[in-house]
Amino acid sequence: MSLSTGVIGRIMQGEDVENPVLQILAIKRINSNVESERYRILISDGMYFNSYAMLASQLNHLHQAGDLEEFTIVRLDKYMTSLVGKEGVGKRVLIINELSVLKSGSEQKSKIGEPVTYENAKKTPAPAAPSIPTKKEPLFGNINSSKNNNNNNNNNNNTMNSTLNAGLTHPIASLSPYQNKWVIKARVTAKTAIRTWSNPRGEGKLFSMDLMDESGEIRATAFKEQCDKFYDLIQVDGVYYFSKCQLKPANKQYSQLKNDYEMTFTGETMVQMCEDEEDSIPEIKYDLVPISQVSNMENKAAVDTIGICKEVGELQTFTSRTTNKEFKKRDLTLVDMSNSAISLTLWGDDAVNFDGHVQPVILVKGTRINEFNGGKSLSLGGGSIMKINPDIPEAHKLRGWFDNGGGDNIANMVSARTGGGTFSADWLTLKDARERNLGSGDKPDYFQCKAVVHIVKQENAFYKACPQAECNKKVVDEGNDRYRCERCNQDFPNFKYRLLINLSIGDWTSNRWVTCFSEIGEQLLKHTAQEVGEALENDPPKAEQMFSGMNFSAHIFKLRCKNEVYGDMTRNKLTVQSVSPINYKDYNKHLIKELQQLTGIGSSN
DNA sequence: CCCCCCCC
Repeated sequence: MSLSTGVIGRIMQGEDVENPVLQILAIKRINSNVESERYRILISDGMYFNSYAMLASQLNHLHQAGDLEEFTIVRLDKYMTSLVGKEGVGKRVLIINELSVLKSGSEQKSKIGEPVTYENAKKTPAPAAPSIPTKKEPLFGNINSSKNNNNNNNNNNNTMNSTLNAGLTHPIASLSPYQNKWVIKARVTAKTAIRTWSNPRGEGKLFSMDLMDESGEIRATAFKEQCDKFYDLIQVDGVYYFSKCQLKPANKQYSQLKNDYEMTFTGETMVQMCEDEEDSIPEIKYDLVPISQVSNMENKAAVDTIGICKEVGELQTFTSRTTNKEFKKRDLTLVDMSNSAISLTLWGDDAVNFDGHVQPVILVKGTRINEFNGGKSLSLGGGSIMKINPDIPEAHKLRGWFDNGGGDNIANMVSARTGGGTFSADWLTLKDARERNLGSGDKPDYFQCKAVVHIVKQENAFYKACPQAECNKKVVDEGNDRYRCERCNQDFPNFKYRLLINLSIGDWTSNRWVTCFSEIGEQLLKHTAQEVGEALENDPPKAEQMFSGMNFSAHIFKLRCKNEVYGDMTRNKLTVQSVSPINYKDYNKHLIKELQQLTGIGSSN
């Protein structure tokens, strides 16, 4: 009995071939959903095979009756091809509606010819070597070269290799805890750093990754031994075969991936790099939103966007008040051609390693919106992806726009002004700030200015504060080496020093007394609050040295301005939100802009 | 088995 050699290539390009005779090489149920039982067939014409053939459900009984075994020869009496998946990344599937069995598999007993995937046939007219992986290097996980397999591993290898040889991988969307014999072929879209944990239930380490194929996405986590074993091997953007992971319901609270399940690597988990057919797994898809549009999106929504990192904030370290854990973060300001700016927060290593002074293009996927003071900002949380200077057309367009001055006059601030962090407050002179009655409204005003430190008061420059990490309340010195915190309602044998420094700063227009707290004080004095407090109490010459060291130093001050009422007195109070070294490029840009406004010379409009 | 991302 002969097959209709070569017809699969024609059928899959849309040609209507009448009654092709084909051979079934494998049949597999593609989901475990009781309501919708579907079978996927690996079917061959002796020259090409198609691993994306589906049995229409009205024919399921044929398989249940055992009529569609391996090697069965069938005639397709009615079939259709259909594009499944989203536009752009669709895959053509052969759906078999009616068929006749010409020869049973048990009678036929063997595969006819050495078929290759029809997708390859399109690229190379002459049939090439099979593109379905057989045994390829590099192999890792439990799939080793056949020579050093032990018996235990053979079973696993057989599952993976037979599936791969048959060209049958499972769509991610079909995975569930009720079925564990599967192999998926997926692109790694994100990988976390290795994280350790320690809690009453134990300790360990882990990393997790996001996997994607045409059908969907899923998160996978590797703990302890698996973490060590796979961390270096799994690379972002790579395509791999995965099998033998444990599926469990996903905790939607912690993941925005569209899957009801997530998976955990086990001792049997296998991962194999896929070097062929990578094209069949879609690239990561970004639903890029202009920054201006984020204003209209809901709090906590996930956002993909791209912008130029116009400003970079300092690395900040803080201790969470709720968990007492230490965090590192860095705020960036992204701008784009919607003439808008938004603040993006990076965490952990992303924050530590970020180099923003070159103003790179930043592409993010799955960042969370945080609402504050009516503004919106983005946070790169777990499950988010960031790409720096990605090689995509949008990035090049932005680069060109920005390098030609596109970001100089950003009109729309999507994030609230905080004065702290990176957010660019307006430039004002100290004189302007007073004359414009800044701080007289309900909310504080923020501005930045270039100023020099004139006088620093050493008196009352520190206080003794509650030693609890999350509390900075002044303690009551009970005189018996005990310190009481009223807020924590607790006695302590110790305290910590906090700074509260008054200093006079001046620019070319005026000078003002401003207040700064510990973090800023430590930065200006170049010593910790502890060192400063001890020096002030016990070593006045050393304190004098520290304090005089900051005299006449120039900085960019970001200031918070607010009227405060003391008794019947209203005072306009300035608090330092941040100090940073003068970035002359930025500062000159500001000066040139001022000059243009004053003179009307050199302004393009 | 993690799962924390504060504050303003």
